[in-house]
Parts: sequence; structure tokens; C-alpha cells
Amino acid sequence: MNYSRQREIILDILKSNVVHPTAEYIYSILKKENPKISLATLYRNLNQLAEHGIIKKIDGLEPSSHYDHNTHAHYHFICDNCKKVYDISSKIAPELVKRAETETNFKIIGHDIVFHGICKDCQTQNNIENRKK
Amino acid sequence: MNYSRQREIILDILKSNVVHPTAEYIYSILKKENPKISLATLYRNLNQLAEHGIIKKIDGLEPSSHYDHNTHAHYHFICDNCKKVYDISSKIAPELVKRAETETNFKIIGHDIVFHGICKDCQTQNNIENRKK
DNA sequence: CTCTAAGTTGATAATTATTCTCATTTTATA
DNA sequence: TATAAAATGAGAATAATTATCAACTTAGAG
Repeated sequence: MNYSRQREIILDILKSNVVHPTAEYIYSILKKENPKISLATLYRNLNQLAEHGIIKKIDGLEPSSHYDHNTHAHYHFICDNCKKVYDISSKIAPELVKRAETETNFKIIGHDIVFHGICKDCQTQNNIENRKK
Repeated sequence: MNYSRQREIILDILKSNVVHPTAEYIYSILKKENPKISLATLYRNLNQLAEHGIIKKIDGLEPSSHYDHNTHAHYHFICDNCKKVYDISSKIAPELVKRAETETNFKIIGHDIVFHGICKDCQTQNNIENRKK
């Protein structure tokens, strides 16, 4: 990764923000310092920084939502290979929420956990033909 | 909510699927039974079913990604009112992952937790002027 | 029953977030 | 300092989702 002034500014903005902003917000700050900067440059650099582990991209299960008829409290697992989404039961939930509430003093109404890794099918058969995306 | 044949079919498809599908996948099935059905109808009904708590929409923090310079293992809290995203530390993580692995036999590589509720600012000041979206 | 208001639909345009393309400029190094 | 690789800005393209609107359904009151 070569040096770039733009990337440095983007990283500075992220470092000075506690409430992990969206690309849109970062861009609004960015333009003050560098009105010519392109939105593509911002996205390119955010992705690049994330790939190099310098920042983290926070989102759920990529671009599109998934829909689940099971409305009981439970968690999800998405397979990195075949992209299928499985259920995981949630016995640990109440303890988790209590700890988070104590730590923050926020009122916690709900939470979602998404695990990812390799599902059983993809572990056993070297499930390349089902690779997605 | 009035009865609708389309909504019934959509719910049936969801109920017969263990690996919580995307709208796109549901639509592909849907068209076999009812080639005239509109994509808008699908999305309308998915949202409606979710609002009524009949199904669950699985995704992260709504439409746009957020970016975080803190790459240490930690969780997030998003305020339902002002939409700000805060960090929460993650002492419970190893136990959580171990339990999920035992339950599923999947290989778990990572996980994300997103809590939501009302942050401290929005609890104390009745923070209506900061309401977002 | 049957009339009517509210709910729902299909078709398609619009919107939002993000990625792609490509000619130009910048960076690192031989 | 020449040059290959990397990065940029501008704008077009894409993907997922929502909005619009006239026509059709549904449910309940009479």
C-alpha cells in the first residue's frame, strides 16, 4: 500500500470519532478539508484500510437482508463458503445483556449475534461447488 | 392486516426454509407458483410480516455500513433514537464462541454482536431533536 | 347478500449505498 | 530521474430496496 494523503485524512477522521460513522458522514467532513475528493476514493480507501486490518467495517450479513420465520430469541451463523445462514440457540443471552447494560448504563432493548465460519457441510465435503459470491 | 394470498405464499416459503433466504431467493421460488407477482409485493410483505413480529429481518445496522478504527475484539451498541454507534468491550466472547461451536460443530472464525436500545444521552435529555431517520 | 372504505397488488420509476471504468496524476525505487 | 505500480477524480453502472399510483380485493356494516 503506497502512501496517500487522502487515505491519511480518512484515517484521521476515523480515529477522532468515537461513534463509528458512515461513509456519508465521513465524506461530509472530508470535503471541508479537501473539496475535490471523490466519493469513490473514500470507499476505495475504507475498503482498503479494512482489508489491511487497520479499520473495521461494521455491518451484518452483506448487501441484502435475510428473512427468518423463527422469531424466538436466537442467533445466526453464516458460512463463509456457501453463505447459508443457520440458527443457533441463545442460552447465554440474558447474561450477555446484563453485562452490557452494567458496562454502559444504556438501556438495552435487543441484540443480534452473527457468527461466521465454515459450516459442517463445507467442512466435510470440500464444498467448492457451493462457494458463493 | 387483511388476508392476502401472496402474503400466505411468502410465509409458507419462509417456513419451509431452514437457511433464512434473501428476498432474491424467495422471489425466485415465488415466481414459479405465481409468475405475475411483483417484487414490490414481496418486499412490502416481508416488511409487514417483520413489523408484526411474524418473521424476523436479519441484518446489521441498516442500509449503510459503519467504519471503526478500533480493531480489537469488541461489540457495538446502536441507539434506536440517535442512531449513534458505541463500543462495548467483549469479556464474554471466548465463552460465547465455545458454546456455539459445541452446539453446531461448525468452525467459528469470528462473530459480531450488535446491541440496540437507548443510549445514555437519549435517556437523560429527552433527546428528540437528535432523532434520526 | 352488496356497498363501501381500507388494504393490497402489479408495474415501474425513484432512491440509496456502493462499485466500476478510465484517463490522469502520484508514489516508490531501480 | 525514469518508470512501473498504485492512487485519484469524475461520472457511469449496479444492486437492493422503497415509493407511486391506478386497479383489484377484502372485510364488515347495513
